[in-house]
Amino acid sequence: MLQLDVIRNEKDRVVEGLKKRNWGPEQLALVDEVFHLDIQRRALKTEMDQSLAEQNRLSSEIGAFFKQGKKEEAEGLRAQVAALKESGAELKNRHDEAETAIRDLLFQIPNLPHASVPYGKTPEDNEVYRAWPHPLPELPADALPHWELASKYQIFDLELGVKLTGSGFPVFRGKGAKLERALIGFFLDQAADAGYEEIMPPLLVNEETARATGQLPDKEAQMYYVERDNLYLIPTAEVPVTNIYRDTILDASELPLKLTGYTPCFRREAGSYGAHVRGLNRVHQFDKVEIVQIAHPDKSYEALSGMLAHVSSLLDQLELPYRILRLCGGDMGFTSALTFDFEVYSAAQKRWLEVSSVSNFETFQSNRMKLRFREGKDIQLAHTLNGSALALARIVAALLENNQTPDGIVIPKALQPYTRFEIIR
RNA sequence: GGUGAAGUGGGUGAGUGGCUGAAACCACCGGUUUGCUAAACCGACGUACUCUGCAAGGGGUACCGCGGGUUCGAAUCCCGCCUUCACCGCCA
Repeated sequence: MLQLDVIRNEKDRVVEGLKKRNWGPEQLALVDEVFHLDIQRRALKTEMDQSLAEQNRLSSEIGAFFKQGKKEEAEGLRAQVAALKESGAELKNRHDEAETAIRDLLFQIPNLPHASVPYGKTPEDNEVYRAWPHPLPELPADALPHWELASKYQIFDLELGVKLTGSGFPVFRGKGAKLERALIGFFLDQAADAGYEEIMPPLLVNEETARATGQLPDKEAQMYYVERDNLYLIPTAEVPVTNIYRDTILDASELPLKLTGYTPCFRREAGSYGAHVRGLNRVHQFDKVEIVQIAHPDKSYEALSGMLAHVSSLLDQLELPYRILRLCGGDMGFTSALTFDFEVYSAAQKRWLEVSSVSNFETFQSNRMKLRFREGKDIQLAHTLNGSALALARIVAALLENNQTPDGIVIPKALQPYTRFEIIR
């Protein structure tokens, strides 16, 4: 969530930022509300503390009187303390109410977009940050979309997934399963080579963890929920991995912290069905390797570029055509300050598929999770970043479509050591 | 799932009602000494909120797993919860 003191000291900047997210006057009023509640709360805090200080002072006097055997004097002070206690409790109630109200409001305010974020409302307004510099691949007229290739070569089976679970749960088999595992291995090794520490986190997280990275309260419907144990299935490794450092004060010398993790990701994504979500285009369970960085605020955009370069290199090695988009204010996630999406061209469907989203959250997540670092005498919030490197299902979709030949589906060179086969026939 | 024990600062650990934000030791940091390193000695050494000050700083409040309660006063007493450890049961 936004830092309160930014609203306190730079309200205009906050309002400007939220306008970029297309906030109207009604929503912007929330900011004013926080601003005034904050003033109120601090006044109450001062009053409350003065009352408590007086109570403490009287209490120690009472103790002293008791020791001297002056019972009557002590009794007199006791009445005073009782009165103070009552008025103090009232102050505390009002203070706590204001505090809760501020918190509830802050949960509704998204992150401020970075200066470079373009204005805009829909995905059409996203800026093409880096276009594909070559002509897009063109397949013969009889080329098949990946879901047809899947049944032709027995790569994955969605109907079988329906039998076992429900729609949106693919069953990979044979070389399809191996391809999936090969990609995971390849992505993890690449991340390790780039200096990321590998993490295997839990796939279920508690409420606090889900709140810290911003899935709760605003995106509750996105996650599968295990009611009996009050746990959530992770929608991305970002959630458990970033939370490793919740409530932590790091030393500046430890930054940047680079972490990677492979996990299956679970997303309910209730909503549209149809051609756009056929095959692997959108599923409820998919595999993903995530990269996370915890960076010094002065270095976080440098870290972001590094992550863009890393993801680019993966796609280059897989020989897939891709482009990078800079998301506009209207399309950016609630918690992000700047997001780049990677889209791969899926040649049979003739459309771009999002395979990675790389974001800098600045202090938005770290403020929620109290992730800080110490530099000299100073303690401040760290910046958190993450990105997919990469999301598998759609990579597989593009790989199958783009690499289909009359002889079978050709595996890119970089992947062959992992698949241990060169072609799927 | 059952029974028992325990949860104090970065670590070990003292503290059973006021003099304790918390002894001591270790680690870390600053300094003295030193050819270098080590040792020794001295000093500093939690976090959050808040008030005050241009600042350096100073004041107040809260926090000893979490939440409630008793009391003028709680790390210390009472209740609930969580976690960890041990043993038993079950188990990939």
